[in-house]
Amino acid sequence: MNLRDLRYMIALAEHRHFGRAAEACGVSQPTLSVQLRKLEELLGITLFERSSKAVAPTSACDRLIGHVRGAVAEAEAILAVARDLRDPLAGRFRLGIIPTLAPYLLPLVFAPLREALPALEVEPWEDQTNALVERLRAHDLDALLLATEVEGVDLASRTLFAEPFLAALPPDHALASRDYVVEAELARDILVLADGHCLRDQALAACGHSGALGGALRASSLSTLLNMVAAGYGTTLIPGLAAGAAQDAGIVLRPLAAGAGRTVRIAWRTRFPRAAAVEAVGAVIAARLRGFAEGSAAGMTWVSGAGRDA
Amino acid sequence: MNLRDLRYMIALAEHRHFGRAAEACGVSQPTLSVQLRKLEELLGITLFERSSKAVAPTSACDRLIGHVRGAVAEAEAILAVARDLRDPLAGRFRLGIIPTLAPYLLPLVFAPLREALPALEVEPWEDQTNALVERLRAHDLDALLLATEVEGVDLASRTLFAEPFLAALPPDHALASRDYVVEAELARDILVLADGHCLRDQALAACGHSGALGGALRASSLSTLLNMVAAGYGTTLIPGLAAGAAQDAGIVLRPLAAGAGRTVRIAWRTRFPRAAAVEAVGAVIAARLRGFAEGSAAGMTWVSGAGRDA
DNA sequence: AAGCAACGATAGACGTTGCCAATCGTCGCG
DNA sequence: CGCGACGATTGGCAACGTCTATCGTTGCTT
Repeated sequence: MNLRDLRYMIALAEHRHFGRAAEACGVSQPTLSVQLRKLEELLGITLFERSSKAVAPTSACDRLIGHVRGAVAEAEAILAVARDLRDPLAGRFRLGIIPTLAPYLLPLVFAPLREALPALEVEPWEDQTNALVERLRAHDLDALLLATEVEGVDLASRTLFAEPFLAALPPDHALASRDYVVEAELARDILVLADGHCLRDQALAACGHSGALGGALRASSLSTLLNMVAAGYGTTLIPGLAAGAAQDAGIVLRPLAAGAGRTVRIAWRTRFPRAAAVEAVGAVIAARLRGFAEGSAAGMTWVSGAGRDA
Repeated sequence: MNLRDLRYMIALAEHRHFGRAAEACGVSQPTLSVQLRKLEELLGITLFERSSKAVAPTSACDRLIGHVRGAVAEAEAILAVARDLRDPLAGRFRLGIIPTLAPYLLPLVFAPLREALPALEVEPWEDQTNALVERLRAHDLDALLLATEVEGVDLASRTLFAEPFLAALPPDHALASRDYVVEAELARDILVLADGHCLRDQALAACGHSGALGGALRASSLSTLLNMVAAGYGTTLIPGLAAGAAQDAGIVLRPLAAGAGRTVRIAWRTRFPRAAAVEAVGAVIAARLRGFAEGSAAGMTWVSGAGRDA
């Protein structure tokens, strides 16, 4: 059975005239005649009672026409929906973001994304790197914002911006009076996030820490970490975009001497068909962060500017 | 777009494997591969993300698959309904019957019809001959039970049985003492039905009446006519099948000398596709009436038997 | 009564489509 | 590095849909 034949059937039921129905379908009268006879043979029933005077649908035709219209309507719907889905810059876009980035980056880029890609419904999903990569591979997410490289030929990524780390100190800390802090100086009393956060490993690596922290507390979120530093429990490294939140918590921030930092990138499946959407989202984020990146080697731009010029 | 391609799409969405999906569809893997690519090109969107490891439906595919399943389901429904409609001896059968026949014939044939044609839903429609023929030509009815011939090459008919007329007399009427009544003797005080009833013309013709009845009353139904005769207003001719009702009304019935009567036939459109149903209905009715027809020339069978042996 | 017009059915030719078997290219694994 | 699994590609073939031209029937008109 063919959708075309069903359209012929509908046309004939409406026009009750082979010639005019054929014209409405854009085919010749013999074509419609032959195809309709085939359909009747396939179904094993007579759909139309032909006479020299008029063509009339049989009761069987009346019983079937509803389903026939339904099938054709669904086919039309498929085409219509497909037309809407054709734009890769439209529709849902599930974007995974790591927890140390999401609360500080999203407020910055939400408005620009809405403006540049109004048809794209960006749905953020916050989780740690490993979980995000897993969900990306499982097609549960369309792209990720990470601070690490991705592994495997099935995944690809593009750098969006470089984000320097800053030393986060209690106001009364010995290092708080310095203009710059050497990364290794933080190793003694550094506080870090729980396992699984990429920022934990990167912070430890930046300050040359062995990784064996003994009984040191591991914060479950950057927000917790900041409050602990503010309370004088120790120091930490925070990503530049969190500078605003840190300052609000009453923490002293200082640039790092060696310019330690991380690279934020957008990652996606190599075969993902909506590469254009990934590219567009990445471009918007990179453009939004370009101002922050200038002169960021020194880190001062981030300390004074991040989260303040929106 | 083709229903076949939509089935391929569903299979691939379910199996997530070209080879197995193709096997499920009964085609080779290249066939499914090519057809699916064509479908994607037609829709302008990628439906499946292929990798060496796995095949995954895209979000666009997820959005479309509902409509796709809907279209295929409607197609299946068409086939299923058509299968039920294939039997010409099943389904609605709209049967027009004239008012002087319906009340007396239907009770006789309803049970036999249900028994012989259990799947046929016979829907009686009572009206006068002209209206019935009009509705038959308009495809509002499937067949008619008439007492007249039908005209036109578009219609055909078959004789079912011969039905004699009987003289209906008030018990105290002068003719009531006779064994037989000569038709012409009724002309003097005959009562007839209203215009449009074929029985009216046939009764008048049988007794040689001119047709100009002056102020004579014209009954709107045979039942009314019988009550009028019973009340002594005059005489009439009734069809044999109404004998039971007439006797119940206290009317004296007498056979007619010349054996006047009418022929009941079933009529249908020449091109009507369910000729088998017409034939079957006609056969059941003819068989049921066969007993009544024997020896009906004299008319006595009908007087004593009609409506009594059911 | 004969010719004509309208209509659906039929026939033959042609281009397209769907299909299969065979093969290729890629990727992952031992 | 070879092998196996998998999807993509190719070439040939048969079936299908479509066209133009024509036929047969029917109803109307002259």
